[in-house]
Amino acid sequence: METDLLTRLRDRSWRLSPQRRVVAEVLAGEHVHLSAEQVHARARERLPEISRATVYNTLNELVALGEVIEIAPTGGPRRYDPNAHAAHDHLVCDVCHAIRDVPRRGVPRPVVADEDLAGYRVTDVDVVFRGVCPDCAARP
Amino acid sequence: METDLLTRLRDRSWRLSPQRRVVAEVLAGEHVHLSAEQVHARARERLPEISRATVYNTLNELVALGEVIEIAPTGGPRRYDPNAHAAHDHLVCDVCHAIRDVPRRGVPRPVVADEDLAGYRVTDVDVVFRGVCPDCAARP
DNA sequence: TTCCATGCAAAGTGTTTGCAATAAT
DNA sequence: ATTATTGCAAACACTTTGCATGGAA
Repeated sequence: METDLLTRLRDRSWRLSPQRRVVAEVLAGEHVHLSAEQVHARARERLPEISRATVYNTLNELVALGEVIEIAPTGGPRRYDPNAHAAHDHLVCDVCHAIRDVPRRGVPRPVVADEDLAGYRVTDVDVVFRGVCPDCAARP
Repeated sequence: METDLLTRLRDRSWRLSPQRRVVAEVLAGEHVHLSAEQVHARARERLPEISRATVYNTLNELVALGEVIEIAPTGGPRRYDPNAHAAHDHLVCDVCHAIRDVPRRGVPRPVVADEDLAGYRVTDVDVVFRGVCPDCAARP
């Protein structure tokens, strides 16, 4: 079992204010890919006085810590994914922009041929499967 | 040889105003991944009165036509890639955000296992290799 | 005429920042 | 006492939109 976001943060002795804890709690779970605004809205339900700036600051810190992944969709705001420690890809609905995590099974990662590297050193590969989710397929 | 952007557009009988032609010309080439602002700046060198709005409108039309690909980096403005007809991946520098095209050689595309599809119908796969470009590796 | 593309400026999103007040060490 | 975090509002970066003008079909 994976340790969850909040546990990981405590283990890193990250100073845990009420605001930060609430942001971390809002992000916990599977297939969670909220925008900053959505995080703010949900955090407010638990802690009405939390500010937008603090949400943005906190999200940026979590990303810097490597505990949350930032996703930049083609349109719309950035999304935040707490599933930072299990390598996975994303399934994105082109219609409603829903996002699902896809585990990386044994499938080999794509690789760049040496002749195409142009001197780059590659540290990571992002894979996004784009398509249509079942809900959007159902109502055309 | 690939037909270039401008030729493809003429073939589609896209109404070609001076503004649109200049935008298309600015985008022509290999490894071109300009932001809207950069397109505007370069278009202005040839056609000083072209407006930002027209550049944005034109870019959006080209994307809608499928003649240009839109790239959303994690930070910074969207980038526009005229290489829409040869399937390719991207090599992105995490430091300076330079982008290079990587041809898809015989390597198989990643696939989603049926059990992970969750009802999605997948139409496309985007692969981004993230890392550090030679220039940024040289000056740390 | 009728329609569409353009320029301009304003408005709209989404995100960051400066700063004083507050809380933690 | 010192340092870090917060809230607020303003600034900022990027993109879209409304509308009057002008050119093309």
